[in-house]
Amino acid sequence: MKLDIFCLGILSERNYSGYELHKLINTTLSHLRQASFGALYPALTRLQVKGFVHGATEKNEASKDSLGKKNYSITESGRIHFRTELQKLTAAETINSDFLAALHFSNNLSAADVGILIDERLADLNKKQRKLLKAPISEISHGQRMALRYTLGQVNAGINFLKGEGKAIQTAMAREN
Amino acid sequence: MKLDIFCLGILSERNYSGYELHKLINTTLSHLRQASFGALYPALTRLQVKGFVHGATEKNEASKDSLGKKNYSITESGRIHFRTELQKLTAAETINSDFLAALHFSNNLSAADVGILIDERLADLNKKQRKLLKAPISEISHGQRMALRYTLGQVNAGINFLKGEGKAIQTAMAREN
DNA sequence: TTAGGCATGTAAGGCGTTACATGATTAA
DNA sequence: TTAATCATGTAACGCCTTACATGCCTAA
Repeated sequence: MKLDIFCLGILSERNYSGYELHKLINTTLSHLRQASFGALYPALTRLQVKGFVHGATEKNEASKDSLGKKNYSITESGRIHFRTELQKLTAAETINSDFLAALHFSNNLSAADVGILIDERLADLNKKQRKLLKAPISEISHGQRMALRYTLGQVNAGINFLKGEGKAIQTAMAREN
Repeated sequence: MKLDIFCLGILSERNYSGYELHKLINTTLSHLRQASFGALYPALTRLQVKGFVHGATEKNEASKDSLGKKNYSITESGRIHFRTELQKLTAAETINSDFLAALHFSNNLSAADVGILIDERLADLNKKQRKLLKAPISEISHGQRMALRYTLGQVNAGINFLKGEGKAIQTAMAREN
């Protein structure tokens, strides 16, 4: 999902500043996508220019030089646009996994390097698992819970594989080296 | 993994033309990444300019106008470059799932639309599952098998979720609509 | 007083997609 | 002969990252 549309979706629930959006996306919603400031701020500006959001600058008399916090709120045309774009989405996915590609070509890597890679992945998956388990399941919508639990299933499967069958393959790999 | 490096990895095993690479990547290796012609051909040209591959044009006297098939082979400096780049890869992953984003915001969607989305995803996962199960497990390297089986684990987890817990959430969603 | 979090933005460049453009070969 | 597959490439554009640039506020 394009960042513009993603922001619109978040703003359809409540108002945020750019900075707050960045934090929300890269923590609570990091199982859906990430966003850098360099992508986020221009996206919000574009949305405002198109009339999909309204950006209210908190005018501080003290600091007129400073840029000042902007509170973004979605407009009616923004809501309509979001729903239209949402309906265009398909179930298709694009894959680009460094981890899997590195494994695929791991005959060019030492057993130690492969071990580090897998350990890093496991650490990352465990961290994600903890984050997902901490989420307030009862306070979110069915759809949000579904996305979250789907992701948790993926994370669990990854951990189980790397600790089970994956570990066995890794051992076989190291033996033949 | 950048397409340039990915191609180098494939070419480290045997020679391919651009067209053959495209086919290989988008079928056999589609669990790792995809590649369009518009990305692939310029990538191969760059690799050749940098001296990482050698592109041998099959010179047909009959058709000198035609572009002609090019057989790419990796050079020694290409192999070295590939190994160097491979070691730089980390276990980190970037997520951008239309499917999960659509679910997350699905309170803006009709129950029917959500149903279609999930059915499409299930169909896609089943297709992937069949493809992965058909792969010649005994003829590939440990690393390749590991990437393949990891992916299969993810696919299986997706199918199980959507048929089990996911189905239940979906039902609850439709009921409250 | 200084480190870290809050807050916004720009510029250059990377990496990719889609659409376009061309032509050869092969099997129904 | 016509459709599909083989075969290579370019051009415009989209979306993002990294790095840079600035400045405020607050707690140790």
